[in-house]
Amino acid sequence: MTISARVHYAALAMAELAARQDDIAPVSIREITDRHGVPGPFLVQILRTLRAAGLVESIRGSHGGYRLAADASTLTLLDIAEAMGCQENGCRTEATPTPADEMLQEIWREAAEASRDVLASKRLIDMVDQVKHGDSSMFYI
Amino acid sequence: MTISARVHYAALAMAELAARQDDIAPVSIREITDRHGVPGPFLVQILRTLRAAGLVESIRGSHGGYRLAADASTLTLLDIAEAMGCQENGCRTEATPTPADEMLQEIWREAAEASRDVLASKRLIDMVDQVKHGDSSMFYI
DNA sequence: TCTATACTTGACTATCTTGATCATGTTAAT
DNA sequence: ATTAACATGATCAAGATAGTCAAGTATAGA
Repeated sequence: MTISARVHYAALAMAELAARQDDIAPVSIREITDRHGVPGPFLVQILRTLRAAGLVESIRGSHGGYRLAADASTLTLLDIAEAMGCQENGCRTEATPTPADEMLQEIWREAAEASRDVLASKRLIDMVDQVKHGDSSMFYI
Repeated sequence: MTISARVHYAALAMAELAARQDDIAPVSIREITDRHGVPGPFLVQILRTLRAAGLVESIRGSHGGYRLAADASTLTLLDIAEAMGCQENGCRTEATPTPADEMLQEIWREAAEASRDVLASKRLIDMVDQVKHGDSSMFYI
């Protein structure tokens, strides 16, 4: 579970979409780049990935934009991280692993699982609530 | 806590040294590469790093080799991972983080901490015992 | 002292991943 | 028709990762 800028940006974008889940109009890329400092063309790529993973849906044309594909109460940071292709960081499996190799692999797996558990416990909706209550200027400038 | 091949190899080498902690003769690079499939010149580089971190000491000259610098009961996988420069995978801090940024950073930190805790709980000596009892042919061909 | 063994050091290379950017095409509202 | 906005594919620079190479230094033993 390596957290790259990609994942961080993806989480920000998803949080923004979650905060405006009940709006009629979808959220445009421009709006997201304005509020969070995500580079525009890069965000396009990220949203494409999220869309391919089925986490968001896009509305094309004028007044188009993005919208969550599922309810924010069912989505977690783990879903986002996995959608962005975060790989389990057990290192490459060898052709003929020794017992010591296998024991270590098991430990790396266990460590990765611990991270995953943390991310799986963070629901998108809770994050949005937390930020909104801490500072409501967050999502609406 | 991204686990690279470097860290995996480092852990194998440290386990080998731990298993032979009470031997009179130090362990040579050649012996480690023979037993585990670590590429020789690469292992040199890894041991250099472990030495710089103070985890092993080297004996030069004929019949030279490497030896643990501390007791295997005090060393954990976390010590090894950190010695090999595993970086905390909270992604780069931004100049002016928003509240949402900060909340996410805190979560990434929490996830990384969970991995660290797992690695910190794995003592080198326990790993050696485990492998030895499971299959004693491990460390001595 | 000579020699073989083994560590020391520093430089070097290929490949992959990450973090982007750009140009061009397509869709839909007005 | 025009315009706002997404869609797609190509491209690119920088850094990390995995691994190699060559030349030097130290020590044991004959």
